[in-house]
Amino acid sequence: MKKDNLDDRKKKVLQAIVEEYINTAEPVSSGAISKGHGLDYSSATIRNDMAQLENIGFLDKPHTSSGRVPSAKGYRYYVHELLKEDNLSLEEIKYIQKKLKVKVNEIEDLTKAATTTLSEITHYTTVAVGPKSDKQIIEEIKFVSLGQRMLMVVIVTDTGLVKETIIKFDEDITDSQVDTLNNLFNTRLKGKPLSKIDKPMAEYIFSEVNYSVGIMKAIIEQINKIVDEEDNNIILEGAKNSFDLPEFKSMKVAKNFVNLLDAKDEMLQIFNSGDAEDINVYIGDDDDNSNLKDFSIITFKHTMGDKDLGTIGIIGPKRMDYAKVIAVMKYISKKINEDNNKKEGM
Amino acid sequence: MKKDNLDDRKKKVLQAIVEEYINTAEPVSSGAISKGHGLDYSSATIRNDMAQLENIGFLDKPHTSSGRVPSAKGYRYYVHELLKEDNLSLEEIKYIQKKLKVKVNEIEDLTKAATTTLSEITHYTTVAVGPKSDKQIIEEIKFVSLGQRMLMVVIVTDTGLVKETIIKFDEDITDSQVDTLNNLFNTRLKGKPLSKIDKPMAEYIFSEVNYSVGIMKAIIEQINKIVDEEDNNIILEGAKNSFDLPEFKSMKVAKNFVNLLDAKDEMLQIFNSGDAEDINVYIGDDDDNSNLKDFSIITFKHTMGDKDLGTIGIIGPKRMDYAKVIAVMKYISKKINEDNNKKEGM
DNA sequence: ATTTAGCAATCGAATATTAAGAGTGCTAAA
DNA sequence: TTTAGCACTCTTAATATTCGATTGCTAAAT
Repeated sequence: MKKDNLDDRKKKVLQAIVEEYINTAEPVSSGAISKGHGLDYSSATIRNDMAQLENIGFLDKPHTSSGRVPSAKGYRYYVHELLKEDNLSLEEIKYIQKKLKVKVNEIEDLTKAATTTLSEITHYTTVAVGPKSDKQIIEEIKFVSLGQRMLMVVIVTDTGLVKETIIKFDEDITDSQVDTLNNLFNTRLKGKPLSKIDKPMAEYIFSEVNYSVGIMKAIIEQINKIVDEEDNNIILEGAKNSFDLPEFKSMKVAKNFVNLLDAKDEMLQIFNSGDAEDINVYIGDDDDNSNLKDFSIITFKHTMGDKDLGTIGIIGPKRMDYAKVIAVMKYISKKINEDNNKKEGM
Repeated sequence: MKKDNLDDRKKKVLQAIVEEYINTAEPVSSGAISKGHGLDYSSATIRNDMAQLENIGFLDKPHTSSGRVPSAKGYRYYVHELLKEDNLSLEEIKYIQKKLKVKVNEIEDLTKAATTTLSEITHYTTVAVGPKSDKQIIEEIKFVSLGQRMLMVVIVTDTGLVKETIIKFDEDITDSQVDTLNNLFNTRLKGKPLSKIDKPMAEYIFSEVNYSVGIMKAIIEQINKIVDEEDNNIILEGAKNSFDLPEFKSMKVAKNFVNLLDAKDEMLQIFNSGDAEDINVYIGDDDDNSNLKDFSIITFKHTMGDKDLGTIGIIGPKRMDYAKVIAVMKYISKKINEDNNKKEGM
């Protein structure tokens, strides 16, 4: 494609505009970037470049006589081709290290700590979603009786996830029944992905015993609920920070934002689609009509060895401080994965 | 107090103004309520009453030449003295009944269902908080080992609460140690309030055995975390609905709202302070500077017999449809408590 | 004594007018 | 290829003007 052949100065101009706009949230004029940002030309020269950058769709003009604003395409080019890595300050590094030094009992603890820290440092809203249930291998299923008519089911997976739920019955359940449940479910499901615990599988397991319909139904229902919840669980952090951004002065944007946070499906889809081993950047489409159009999302996968432990991400305005966010993410990502692998090696 | 001696017409005028304002969100003029709302006077007469109602602080004037708006004091008088109960429609009753017919395994299930339903019917944001830990009696503490170095603690309370957490150790823990833990904690804590599980108590218990410091510390930490989480747990439902309200056009109000939702302490304080056996209404103070000032909160306690199962409430603009909200709450409250008592009787 | 009609006065909100200024695009010169 | 110069565009802010809703008060009516 022609448009990718930006000459050196045009690249600098685009970069300067994006960075200036990230800082000020105001349209950028030719004069504002004719000096500085590694440029030293007259505003007329810059103007020419800007016109061409607009032609090929990297810039937009809010109105005929005001400065330029990066288009979604412009942001994408900036992120993928022009972004120069930011360095974290020593304080930031110290802070992250401190916050991540949590005692990890469940994988959620670490995820939570990372999410909170990310939000605190960037001041954007952060989100974490767990690994999909088909990526998690069951290590153990344990039925524990809590009194005659109450049972707790605990499922432990290879990702360190421990999920449990309570089941109540209208009739008594005996210790030997509990033992049988433990045997049955473990032999059938250990080593299988979590998503395999579905209704058909449970019915199949129950076909081998003849418990009352009430008991079976209650167990199947609750176990399915675990899997379901696991696939739809989203952790949100620092949503209120976003309301300080200038773009939130527009009620439309604010509303899109709360709608976005509420649209779990849309969110899950984005969060589950990124590459592992990399920072993924989604930039809202200018002429999209979804809730996403005003926002960008940056995510990374959190892994242990080659196991997917879920995705952590950030939601902010398209005018986001990409350099900073990506730098923080890279650092946190590295740190987490280091910790995980140390732990694994023990 | 003099001001409480409103003559009949003034009461009607105040009521009409509040109701009109609830509907329209616009200042109410004398003309708008001179006919209807059980009134039939000239606007001049109403005007006189309005002036007096303003004098005694029940009404405010946004500016000299526009209609009146209820003050916080006016709302309070309206709610406590003038409110006429609303009736639910048959559909609403049917809907609530359907939604509350959930299988309750944990008390949270019912609370969640009630909270969601309340939000769906009123379109306001709803909140639920559990009973404080000092109101919950421990029925059982159970340690369950999940592999050599992982333990799960389950605490069951008289409110139907089942809380659990995972503890990981750096060293092995034996079956007999687990048995001892079970005995020790149960004999010491069964029948005691949940809040009694604090650091001193745990340390006292541990003084009777000599487990490694690592094990003891891990257990104490995690158990305390359960209690702590229980006291700070807030369920939020339908927050995004609020963004459709006209008052949210003001960015200041919107920001106060997200801040309020984030200020868990402030929230918990209000939610934990209401009377049992009643619907409690808090109306934000006009000249308060807290996040609350633009909002009202209506709560009720959710009980089983005389046990407090927590508080469910609604947060909305001061211009809230009190009649509707209170009617729905009363119905849901009655329904829940019926169900609970039926269950208890079984 | 209460209520109401009538009316001047007030003030906000909407609309129009103007002025100022920021920024562009283009042309012609450097 | 770059730049100075300048006319043109369009936004924003400031100012003025109009319009109408609503009030408060007074004097008349009930």
